[in-house]
Amino acid sequence: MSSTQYTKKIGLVDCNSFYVSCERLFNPKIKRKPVVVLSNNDGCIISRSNEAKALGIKMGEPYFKAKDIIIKNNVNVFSSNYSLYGDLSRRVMRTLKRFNSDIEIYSIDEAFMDLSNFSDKEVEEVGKEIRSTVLKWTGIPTSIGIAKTKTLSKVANHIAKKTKVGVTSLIGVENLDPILEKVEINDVWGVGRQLTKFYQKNGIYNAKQLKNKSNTWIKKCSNVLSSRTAMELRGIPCIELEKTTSKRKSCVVSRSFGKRVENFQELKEAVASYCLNASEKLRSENLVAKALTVFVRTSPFQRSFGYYSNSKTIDFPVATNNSIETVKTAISILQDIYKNGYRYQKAGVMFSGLSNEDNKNNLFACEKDEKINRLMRSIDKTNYRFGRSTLSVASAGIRKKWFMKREHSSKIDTADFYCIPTIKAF
DNA sequence: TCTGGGGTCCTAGGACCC
DNA sequence: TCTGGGGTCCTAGGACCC
Repeated sequence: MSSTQYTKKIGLVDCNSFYVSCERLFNPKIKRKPVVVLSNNDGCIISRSNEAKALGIKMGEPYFKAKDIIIKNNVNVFSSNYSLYGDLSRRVMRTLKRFNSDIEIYSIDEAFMDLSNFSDKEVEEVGKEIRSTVLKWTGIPTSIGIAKTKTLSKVANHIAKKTKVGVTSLIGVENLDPILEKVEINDVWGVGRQLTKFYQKNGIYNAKQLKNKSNTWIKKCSNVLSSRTAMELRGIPCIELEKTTSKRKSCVVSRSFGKRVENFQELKEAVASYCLNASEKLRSENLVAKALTVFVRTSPFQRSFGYYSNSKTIDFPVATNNSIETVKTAISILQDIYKNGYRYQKAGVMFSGLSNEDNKNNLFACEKDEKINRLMRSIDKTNYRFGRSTLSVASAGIRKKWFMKREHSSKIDTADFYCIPTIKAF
């Protein structure tokens, strides 16, 4: 069998410690140093450099709990800067598309690629080329795993992360059992905390054991998703590559507050501005929403002050993305669910039942709607040019005492002229 | 004092109908 | 008066992902 083989191949490209890598790009001093990036509100650690991992700092750990290690070891700390990460992500994805336009952007730092059009023999080399091109063009280091199914490409990627070349192909490997045996069950894609507990109770501790379990048992005792995972471990593709970006089905904006909020007025400001934010998102994607949910809650970690969490959904008479209407509705919901005497920690809004703005079937459309639409568009344009909340509604407040904490921001903005690095001649 | 945000999908259970 | 079965649709909540 020397003929060239073209079996189905899926590549998973994953950026290494993505947020940390983004910060390093603009700050070479922190290369090879321990670095962490914090979540919104400087709450948790959500990205770690290898050096930080080696210190025992855990993913998702609350910042204040890791502070001792961080200070003792001079770990560099950054608040998250999502516009920077989003921008660099787009650059990485654009680069990947040069190799194959059939990619599925799976998250901000990950993409699946259909590599079936490369032969089995050459695919690993292609992976290396992709990796070095992304590194050269964007400065972001990646790991690439290649295999017959998405789930196996995740496994391959896992292995690639630990190698120096950063590329691992499982294509052409006859027996995967020795490899799968070393993959702990909780590291399998699609197996979370609950399933791990369940599998372990049934004597399944690694990917090989899951692979060898009968489908009927898995389907009966768990669900179809789990049986798909097992099939994929056997090399049978069950989870398709989603090449076309499908329209989203919901849109959420929620934040924890920088300080606990107690009075209605401040809560109202927060909800109004989240609602403005989300409405703008809808308009930018030409979507309208059928329903709006507002939720508030106190901290689940500090129940000594009493715990309260509530939400309510209201349907719009006609699907909309008009900020004036959505904010009015949001505030009326908030009035319903707000309870005096609690220290609120978080609030949010969610739009659901989204559909395309153009085919909104509105028998009652009239000139007034047209006017409002035009007004919204010009608000969006102004805010795009001069910064968010240049134009806003009064209920969103001006001072925003509740606004989130960001004490370690690198303040890098790839769209900001003043952030361009200066080169000094000696 | 301090514990993220934004998604998707599945399932169980209730309401309703014939 | 009591007794069925089966179908659809919706919703809330849970599990998972990054």
